Amino acid sequence: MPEQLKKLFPSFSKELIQDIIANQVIKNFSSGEIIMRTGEYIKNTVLITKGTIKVYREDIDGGEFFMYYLQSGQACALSMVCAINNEKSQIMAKVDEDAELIMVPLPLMDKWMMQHRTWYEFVIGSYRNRFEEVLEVIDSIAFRAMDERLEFYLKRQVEACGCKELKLSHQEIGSDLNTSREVISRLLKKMEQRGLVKLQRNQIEILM
Amino acid sequence: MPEQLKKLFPSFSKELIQDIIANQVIKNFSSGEIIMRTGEYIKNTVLITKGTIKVYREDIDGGEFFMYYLQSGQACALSMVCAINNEKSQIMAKVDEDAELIMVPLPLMDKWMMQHRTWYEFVIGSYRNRFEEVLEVIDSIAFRAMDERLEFYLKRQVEACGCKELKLSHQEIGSDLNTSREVISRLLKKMEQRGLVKLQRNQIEILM
DNA sequence: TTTCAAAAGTGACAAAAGTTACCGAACATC
DNA sequence: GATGTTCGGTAACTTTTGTCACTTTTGAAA
Repeated sequence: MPEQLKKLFPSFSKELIQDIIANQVIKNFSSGEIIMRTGEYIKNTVLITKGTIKVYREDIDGGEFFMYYLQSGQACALSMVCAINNEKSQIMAKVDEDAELIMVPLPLMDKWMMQHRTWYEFVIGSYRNRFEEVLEVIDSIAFRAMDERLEFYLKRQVEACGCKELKLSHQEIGSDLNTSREVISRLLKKMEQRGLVKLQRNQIEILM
Repeated sequence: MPEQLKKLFPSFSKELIQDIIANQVIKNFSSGEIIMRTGEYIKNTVLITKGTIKVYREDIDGGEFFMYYLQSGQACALSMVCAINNEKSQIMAKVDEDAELIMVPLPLMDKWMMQHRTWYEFVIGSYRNRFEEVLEVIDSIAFRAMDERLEFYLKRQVEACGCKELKLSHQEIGSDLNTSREVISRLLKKMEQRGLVKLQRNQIEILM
């Protein structure tokens, strides 16, 4: 167990890992489950040890907008900072691939900031990385048209799953980008004609 | 000076304020000046003591997208977190109303995180607030059409300047929202017809 | 094999946003 | 007061995106 944690979170000190193991609560979730809803109180900081999680921003009238993936070795940045003031979640998090999470209770998370330099650096680093990722998302929607946004989206999916065959329906992509299936179909067809992708049912092969 | 700081940053402890005063470098900027460019190295954490600053995300091909205001009593969240790892700036910051800034050198900023609980809480709080503001910006561009985005933009301007007469040209609004002047003129006219604003040259009176 | 549902293709149209081009009003300054 | 500049108004048009309606394809289950 300590070796496993050390592998996933190589920057953590021995003492921090011991503290985590002594206090951890591990939870398992399977694909499709929602682990955090918009407006819910955050009671834990979440470390991901297995699987992938998709993080969304939700609209009042039902829209979902995909922001970023969380993967093993990462943490939910928002849960770390909101945690301190007992804030409500501003995001919705859905399990993509079956996931295993370490739940760190708030007061501990706060205490460790002062006790463990490596935890402090991890938290600050997570926050910065996430902020930067969100800024890139802003770029894509503020400066780019739907065709480029789709390309950006597909590239991130490839990065996240580590493979070039994406198991995604046009409908799913449409809701992630907050547009309609028809628009995605149209744009994907054009991309296929340009030789950038190969389309099959429920699968998109990325040739870029 | 200590009283002034105490007023602007009421949460800061006496010791922290003393530390700030002992180490501060104050800089003044006038309207229109750019205090930070995209890609520049961040060497200081910035506290705002006077004036207002507009923070932008920049596009490769020259576009600017307005994200949020920084005002007296606030700090540049990104400069605080990027600072630690000697990162490049991801944003561009332009002075709106003449500003006075306290520049805190990086190493100090980092040291204070451990020494001063009130500094630690201020930094984390700034970061959370800014993240939440950016999420709202994402909402507006991901879920809303230009007319609603314009309303959202105007409301934030009113909040920032504290008055209902905005000194803004249509051109300026257009570039802040990364659209054209014509589109803004068109939408503002419609808003005027609905009785939401009153238009004059270089001024928009908000009636909402 | 038949049946059904989900996924994808597509044409036609509507609405929103971007572009071009030109005009006139307001303001500064010489 | 003449002149030039910035700002704003607006019509006409194009492109992009969203929507509707309907069909075909594909895979899974009965």
